[in-house]
Amino acid sequence: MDMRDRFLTSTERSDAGTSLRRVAILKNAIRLFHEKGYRAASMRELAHETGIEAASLYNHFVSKQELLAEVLTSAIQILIDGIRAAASAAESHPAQRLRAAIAAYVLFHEEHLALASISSTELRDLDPDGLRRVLALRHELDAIFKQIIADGVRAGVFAVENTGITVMAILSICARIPSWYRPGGPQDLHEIAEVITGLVLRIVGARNGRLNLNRKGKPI
Amino acid sequence: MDMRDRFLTSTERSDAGTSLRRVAILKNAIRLFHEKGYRAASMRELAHETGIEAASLYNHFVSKQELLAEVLTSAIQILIDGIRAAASAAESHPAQRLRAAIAAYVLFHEEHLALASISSTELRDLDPDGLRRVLALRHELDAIFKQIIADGVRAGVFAVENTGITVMAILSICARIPSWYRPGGPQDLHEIAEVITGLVLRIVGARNGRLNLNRKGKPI
DNA sequence: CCTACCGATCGGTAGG
DNA sequence: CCTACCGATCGGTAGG
Repeated sequence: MDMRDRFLTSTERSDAGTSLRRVAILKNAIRLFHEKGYRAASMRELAHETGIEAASLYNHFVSKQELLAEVLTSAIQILIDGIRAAASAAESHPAQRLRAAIAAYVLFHEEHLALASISSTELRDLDPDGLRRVLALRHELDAIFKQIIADGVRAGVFAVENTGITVMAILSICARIPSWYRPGGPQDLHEIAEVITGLVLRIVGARNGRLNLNRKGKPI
Repeated sequence: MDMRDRFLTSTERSDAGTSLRRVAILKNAIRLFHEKGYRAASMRELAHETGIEAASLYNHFVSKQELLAEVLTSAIQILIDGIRAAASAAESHPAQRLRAAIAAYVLFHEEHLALASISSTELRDLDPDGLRRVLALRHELDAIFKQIIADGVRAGVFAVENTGITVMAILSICARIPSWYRPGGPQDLHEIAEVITGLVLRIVGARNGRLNLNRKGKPI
C-alpha cells in the first residue's frame, strides 16, 4: 500500500460520502448523464474523464445504478432545500411565499441545470429502490406547493378549482425549463423567474399579485 | 419467391409507408419505446413481439434510428393536425380558439399517451437529421399558440407580458401530462382538460374566462 | 422472410 | 488503484 492508496483509503473511511474522488466521479457522471443520457454514458468514459480505469470506479460505487440513484436523489434534495429556505425567508403572505418558492425553483437552474435536466429525463432508468426514494422526495416537493396554495385558498387570497392539477401544472412549468432554456441565450434566468412567478400567481387566482393589477393599480 | 413474399413486396411497392407489417412494427415500437425507452428497447424484442426475426425488421426500416424518427415525427404531426382542426372549428374569438387548442392537446393523450410520452423523453436519442425535422414541427406547434395569443393581445382580450416564455409555460403544462396522468387514475382526462384550459386562460390574462362569457362568447 | 453470424461494446469481477 | 478478462447483448449484414 503506497502513500496515495493510504490517503484515499483513510479519506474514504473517515467520510465515505464525500471523498474527493467520489465527488469528482459524481460531478463527471452528472455531466455525462446530462449530455448523453444514463444509458448512453458508459462507465469506461466516466472513468476516462475522471482519470482512472473503469474497474476503479467500483471502489467508489457498487454499480452504475447507485451512481444514478445518488445523482437523482441529491438533485431533488438540493431543490427542496432551496425552495424551503426561500419560502421560509419570504413574508408569510401566501402570494409572497409562492412567489419566493417559484423563483427559487427557476433560479435552481442557474447552478444546477444538468441536475435538473437529468431529473426530468432519466427517472425511467432508475431501479425500483432508487425510484421509491426519489418519488418520496417528489411527494415532499408537491406537498410544499400544495400547502402554500391551500393556505392561500383558506385565507381567501387564492382561488383554485383543483389543487392537485394546479400543482402539477405549476411544477410542470418549472420542470420543463431545461428543455428550452439555454444559458447565454436570449432570455436571462432572472427574467424568466420574473415572468413565471407572474404566470403562477395568475394561475392560482392571486387577488394581489403584481401582474394582476391593471394600469391604475386595481385588481383585474 | 412464394406467394407471401410476393404479397408483401407488392404491398410495400404500392404503398411503402403503410404496409400492414410496417404498421405493426411501428405500433410495437411505440409501446416498447414507451415502456423501456428507445435505448433499452432492442430490435430483437421488437421483432419477437411482431412475430418475426430481428433481421427481418430491416426489410421495413433501414435502421433503429429510422424507426425512432418515424415515431417522433408522426407523433407531433398528429398532434399538430388535431390542434389545428380544433382551433379552426372553434369560434374566432381568441379565448375560444385557445381553449379549443389546449383541450385538443390534453385530449390527445386519450388516444396517444405512449406517443406523447416518447415525444418528451426520447428526443435526445434522435440523430441530427431526424432531430432537425422534429424541431421544425415543434416550431410549427409553438407558432400556432403564439399566433392565437398575439391575436388575443392585439384584440385587447389577452394581457401577456412575455409571449415567448408564456407559450413555453403553456406547452410545458401539456407536455408533462404523460409524467403524472395515469389512465383509470383519480382524474379523468376530460376533467383535466377543463381545469387546464381554465389555468391557461388565466395565464394569458383572458378578460373573459368561461364564467364571464355571454351567449355569443363575447366578453361581458 | 429466415439462419447464421460479426464486430463492437457493455457492466462488472478476479486478483494483485 | 490497475491489468486482464468474462459473459451477455447489441445493431446490423450476408446469403439464400
